[in-house]
Amino acid sequence: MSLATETADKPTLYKRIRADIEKRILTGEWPPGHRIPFEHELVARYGCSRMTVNKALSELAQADLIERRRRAGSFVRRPQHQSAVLKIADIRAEITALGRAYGYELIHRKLRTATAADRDRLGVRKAGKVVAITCRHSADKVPFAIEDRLIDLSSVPDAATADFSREPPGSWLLHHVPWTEAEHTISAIVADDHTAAALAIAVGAPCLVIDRYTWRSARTITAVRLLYPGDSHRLVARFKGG
Amino acid sequence: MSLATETADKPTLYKRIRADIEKRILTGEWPPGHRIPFEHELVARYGCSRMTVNKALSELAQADLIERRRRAGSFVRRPQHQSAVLKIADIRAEITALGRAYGYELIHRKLRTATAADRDRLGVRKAGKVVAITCRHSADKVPFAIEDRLIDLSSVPDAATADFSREPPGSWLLHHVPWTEAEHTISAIVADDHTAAALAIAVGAPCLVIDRYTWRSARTITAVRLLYPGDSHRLVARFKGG
DNA sequence: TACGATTATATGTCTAGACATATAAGTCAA
DNA sequence: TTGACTTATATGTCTAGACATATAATCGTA
Repeated sequence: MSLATETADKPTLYKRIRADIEKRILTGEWPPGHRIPFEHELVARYGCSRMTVNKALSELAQADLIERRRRAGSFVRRPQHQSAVLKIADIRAEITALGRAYGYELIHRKLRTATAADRDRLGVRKAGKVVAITCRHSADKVPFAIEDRLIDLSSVPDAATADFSREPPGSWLLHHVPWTEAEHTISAIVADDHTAAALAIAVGAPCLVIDRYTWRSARTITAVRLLYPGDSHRLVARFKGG
Repeated sequence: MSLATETADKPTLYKRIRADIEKRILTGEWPPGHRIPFEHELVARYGCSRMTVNKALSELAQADLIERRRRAGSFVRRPQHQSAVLKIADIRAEITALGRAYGYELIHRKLRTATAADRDRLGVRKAGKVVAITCRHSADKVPFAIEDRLIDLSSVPDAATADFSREPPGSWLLHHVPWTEAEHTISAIVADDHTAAALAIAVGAPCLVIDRYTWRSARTITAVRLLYPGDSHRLVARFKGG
């Protein structure tokens, strides 16, 4: 006898409740600040138990679409200060996804005690061992990106013996180091002599720069700078309300 | 008599279960691909009902830390192909947050029937009215960014009469148009004569370019290109595992 | 009027069951 | 060996309750 059986219920009930509310928020019918019906009202409307509407509302709260306040009710949240999800694919995956042949070339690899510059770049105080790597990624034999990386061996001792002449350090780290946090800084530069030669572009051509600093629970793992020809590369970020 | 009462239970039970599992994944104790104990095993271990462990596991699945497969079990997921949350602050907020004086200047505003180029840029087929705006944002009187924007009036009719000589179109839209989806493309260029003059930089200097295309439920709202001096501006994206 | 105590209430969490459903694994025949 | 059928099982969803807890609203008092 519940409404659930009356309406088309291909998706599950809690999903339909969530979608219903989401739609009203997205269309602006329920603007930011608007109070969503109480759980017991939704229970009556959908003819289901409270746990079911609770699950729908909890997921909306987790997605930051609504805010739940005890005793007060649930409210539509103001659109989040512009934020976008930037998908930064593994370079190899990115290139093969474009249907192009991936090429990798190790240019330089050195194991050394961290210099002052290295420590600064990694954000560590005490001097330990590091690996410095420079390599080039290419698509169909055309230079695609130059990678300049520093790995902290006190965090990733295995990196000392890893063979980076075949496997890019990014892929290796992805498979050998569990979960991380990272911070990216994106900027633009013009190619100097050295960069231009490495990327096979003209001196003075624009380059997109991504500096990525990676750590796990307050422990530095790696710092990397990626240089892309600015006119050929595109970073795409998508965001969906909230 | 449940274990819940025996151990310190400051947070709630399902949160502790979730945290326990999350910790093992983050430390690498349970590597990607590892099968997490079945729900009924966790029920036995924590001495609670299945709904409680189900809630913990569901949230971990929503956070993409684990993958759940019917009949097979739940498995630790491989670190998500690099993804980062890019916070794109409103330019005014960004500048004032830096403790600098925000300046805004409308350079050009024109209401016109969409040209072929406009339609292409907005991704619409039929020709309607649009507003084209060029403006400049500055920090402490120094040019900070040039904004070149197109607003589709069939989606946002109010924009025809909005006063963009005082308020930047970005802020205006944020407050007048509900929830949106957007796609950003980030690239690098070198400044041509026109850009160099507008940003008060040298011709040939690097610029960071953000193209943002915004819509709501398949309806185009606005397309904007933001040009920043590449050496002074930094886009920061952070990501936390998954 | 302002402040402190009380109460009502919406959400937060949890239980002990139930049936649905996708699918890995085993079974058997061609 | 392969393919079709069956079965066991882990997750997915749902119910009808329960008590906990934060807090908005009310009421009483200084």
